[in-house]
Amino acid sequence: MQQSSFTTSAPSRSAADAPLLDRLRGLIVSGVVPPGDLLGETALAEEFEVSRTPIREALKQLEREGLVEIRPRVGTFVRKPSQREIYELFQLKESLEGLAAGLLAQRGDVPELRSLIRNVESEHDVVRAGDRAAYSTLVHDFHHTLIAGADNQKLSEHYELLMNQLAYHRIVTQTLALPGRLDASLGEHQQIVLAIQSKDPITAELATRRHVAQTRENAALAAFREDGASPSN
Amino acid sequence: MQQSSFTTSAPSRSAADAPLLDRLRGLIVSGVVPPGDLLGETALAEEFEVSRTPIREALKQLEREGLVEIRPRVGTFVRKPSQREIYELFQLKESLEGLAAGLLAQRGDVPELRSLIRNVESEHDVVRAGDRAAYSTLVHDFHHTLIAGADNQKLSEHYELLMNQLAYHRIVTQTLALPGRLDASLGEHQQIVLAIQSKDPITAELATRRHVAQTRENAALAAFREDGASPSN
DNA sequence: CTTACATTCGTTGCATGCAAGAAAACATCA
DNA sequence: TGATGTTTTCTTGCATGCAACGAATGTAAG
Repeated sequence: MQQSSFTTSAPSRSAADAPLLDRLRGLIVSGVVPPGDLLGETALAEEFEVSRTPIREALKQLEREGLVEIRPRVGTFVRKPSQREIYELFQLKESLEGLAAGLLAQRGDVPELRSLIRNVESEHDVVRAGDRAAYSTLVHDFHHTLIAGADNQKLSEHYELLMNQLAYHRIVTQTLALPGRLDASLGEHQQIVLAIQSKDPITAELATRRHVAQTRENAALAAFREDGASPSN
Repeated sequence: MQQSSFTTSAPSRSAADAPLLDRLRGLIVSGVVPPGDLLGETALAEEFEVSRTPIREALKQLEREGLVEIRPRVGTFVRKPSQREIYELFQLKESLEGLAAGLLAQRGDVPELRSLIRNVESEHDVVRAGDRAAYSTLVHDFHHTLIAGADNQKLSEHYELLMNQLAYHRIVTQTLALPGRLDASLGEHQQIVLAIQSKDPITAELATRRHVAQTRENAALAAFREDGASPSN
């Protein structure tokens, strides 16, 4: 419950005029400010060199996004999703990505599909090289491209909301560290792309949902390892 | 682009301490304040007898929910979703309700299932009586119960966000007015409930998705009738 | 009549002040 | 020591003031 100062080095002159909300959200989803920490209006106001008013507005938005908890007259704290919430979010993720894959499979030859193909090729390379960190990045890109390929703005918005809530969890639990998971994940990605290329929406959707379900199960395993000590939360 | 006063009768003493955000949202989703209207901070502050600050915070939230558009230094206006957005929202709706039906079918005999069964029975009665208004209400309950039955809080939240954006559209286009739609809709509901009772998640999901897709197509038809004049938007 | 320009008006954006409440620190007493 | 009441401190919640910007209006020139 401490108050970390999160000043990396300079007086915060990185993304100068980036919307305040995005900068604050970035602090949370990047893990710079970990769950439990207090986000004091006054402190943030000084940090970002604005008054408390715009800070307040941003914090309220973050509350509605599920990233912080505002305890009235007490303070705003970075929130850590419960295991239950994470499970629920993964269920949603499965459904939304399945939808996206199906839609993309119906769209013919679009840039996003080509992007996916290239992405999987890169994944193949880094898996052979055993570079887990690089693969992690590519996985992130893969799923984002898949969503973008659905050509549905509302879907993208809901997906991002969802992934922001899972961000910290993703940072902490290294699901790809489980033995054999790298190769399995790659294979699943290949199946998904193949189905999309074949313009087979049903197979594409099913393959995607299976893949996400796999990820969910592995995440639960990894979380169990990590969390071991702390009860529920 | 006028500024409606939306004072029904008394000086607004209905839901006194209901959270400001909900009251404001209610004005929009209920259609009391139609799209295009200005929501002036000063006017709202007087109407709700608070200062501009909490009004501002609420309006910003509504913007993120897609219900209003804030034009900086100009004003906040009630937003009317484009046809494209409505289409996208229906795609999401289809996916989410399908997910809910599948999850509910896996849950065994829960209160929500019994509620659905009773609901469909009532629907059967009002359809025989030809009471379209009553059926419309029951349809609303049906879909909400279905979502609730999934026992997934996050799903419910996303679903509500989505439906709020469709609320005004739902008011305007009476999709059930199309000939034969009442009976067809009832039949689809019956199929859904039957699949859930049979603990068949796959059939339940598919039946639900078909049903929502039907609704979407009919909504498009109804909207085409209505909208006739105004170009795109 | 049309166009360009200046001015006024309306609206938000943000800073700040003050009060209310919660939590912590402290003192007091048994 | 332990428990209890009190004070102090820290935080937000809301009201308000003022500046800045956009739109609309009025005015004059061509």
